[in-house]
Amino acid sequence: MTLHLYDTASREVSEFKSLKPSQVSIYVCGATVQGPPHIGHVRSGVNFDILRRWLIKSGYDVTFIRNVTDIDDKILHTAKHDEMPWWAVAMKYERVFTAAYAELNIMPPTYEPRATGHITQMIELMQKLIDNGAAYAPGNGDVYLEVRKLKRYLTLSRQNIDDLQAAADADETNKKDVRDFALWKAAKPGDPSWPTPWGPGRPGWHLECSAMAHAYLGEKFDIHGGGLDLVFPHHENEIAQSEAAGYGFAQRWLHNAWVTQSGEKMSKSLGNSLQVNEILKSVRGIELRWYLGSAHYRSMLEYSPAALEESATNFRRIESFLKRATEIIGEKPTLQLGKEFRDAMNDDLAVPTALASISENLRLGNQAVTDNDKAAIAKNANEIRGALDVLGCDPFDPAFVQSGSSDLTPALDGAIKLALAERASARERKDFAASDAIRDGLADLGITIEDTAQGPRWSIN
RNA sequence: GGUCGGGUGGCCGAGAGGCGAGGCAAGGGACUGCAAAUCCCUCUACACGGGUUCAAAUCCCGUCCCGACCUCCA
Repeated sequence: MTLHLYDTASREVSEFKSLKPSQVSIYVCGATVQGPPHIGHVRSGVNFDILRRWLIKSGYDVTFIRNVTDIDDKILHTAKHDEMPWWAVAMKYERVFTAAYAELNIMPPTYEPRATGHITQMIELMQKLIDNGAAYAPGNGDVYLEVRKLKRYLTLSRQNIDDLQAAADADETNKKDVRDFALWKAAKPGDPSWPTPWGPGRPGWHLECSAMAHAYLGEKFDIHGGGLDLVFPHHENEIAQSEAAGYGFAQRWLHNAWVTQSGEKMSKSLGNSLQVNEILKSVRGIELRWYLGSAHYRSMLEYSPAALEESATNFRRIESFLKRATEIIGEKPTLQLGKEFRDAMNDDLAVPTALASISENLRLGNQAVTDNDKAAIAKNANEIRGALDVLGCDPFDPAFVQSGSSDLTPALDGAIKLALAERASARERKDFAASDAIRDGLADLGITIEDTAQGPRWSIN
């Protein structure tokens, strides 16, 4: 089976064919850096990171662009409130986002352009749109796209333009039509601005993505991604601008669904308990990633602490098997993939189905450990590690290796082995009170002992 | 008002005309001195009412409920 992906525009899953052989270009709308990320933001990051890793694994050379929107109303509002320069606010939260992405092992984009670094490209695009009659500058410093002149509009969301509700704050005096949207916004006193032929101002939201996608990926590219809420207006308007400029733009649209809480979309009003930093106090980054990646990217993921904990438990079982297999085989598993896993991933990234294949590998692998069948242990461990690698959850990935512990491990191992030797001799003379005291003592220190066919092994909780 | 998703076992979550996804929890069993870990077994669900069909969780009609978007949200 070849890779098939959903396309929001056609509402169908279809075979993926890249524009250029063995190369894929992807543009994903990144964050507006106005505050720290919650787990919904990073779910989008994880979903598209899995897509990227799967494309790479499938042999593609992937160019992955994710922008940073570093100028917008909310950033300006926060700047005013916190008495900081707007650019300091943007940089502060951009760094928090970058750190969160890193904690979750989300690969850095090939290029990560900032909106304010591409004003030149935006002005060029606006000039083009004005020259060909698609956009107009009413003279007050604003620039609008004239949506009634478009050959086609609202093809992603399949809405009728006359059914749209006009914005509550629509400034009808400058727009030819209330549905026209701003490419550029005239400067307001005290706000940052950049000079243009139509007056000083700042970018409208939609313009930046069209300009940056064009700058880094050219007139047409393979995949455009983002959150479901961006379909309208953001992506519709990107399409409108880009097609009006004569660009082919995105060949396929992918949108990830929400993390919800109590059935509702996560938002700032629900508080900050779901910020990535808060969640990472209770689980590791690799476990949060496993949880966020485990649901299908187009399905809502209903968050609850219990669901997160359950998912983490499941991951630890898998991780524990891999470590044990490594001890028995004497080397780390290699990266292999089973057919069922491949087929699931090729079917529009059916991660939940792919996870079922990992569970089967785990069961067979554990059986093999009982039977001491090293070939079967290796096969299943290899396939599990290969699958985890695609999902960005390989426990052997240096991104997840915790610093500080490695230096002490040999010394600790030696000390625990001494205690285990005492326990073994106590057990031999049937002095179970003594042997259990050793085990309980270690348990109090957070060290769990398991008796296996290959002898006792220890792990830190 | 318009557009679009959903409702699946105790819980989480796939599937989309026939063949019990998977996980977590729970109960039973095997192994163990006892545990832990592991394996085996059990728990046969698809909002409601009609319809189509040899066959419906899946398709159609209707109803109820939940949610998203409708001009700067991942």
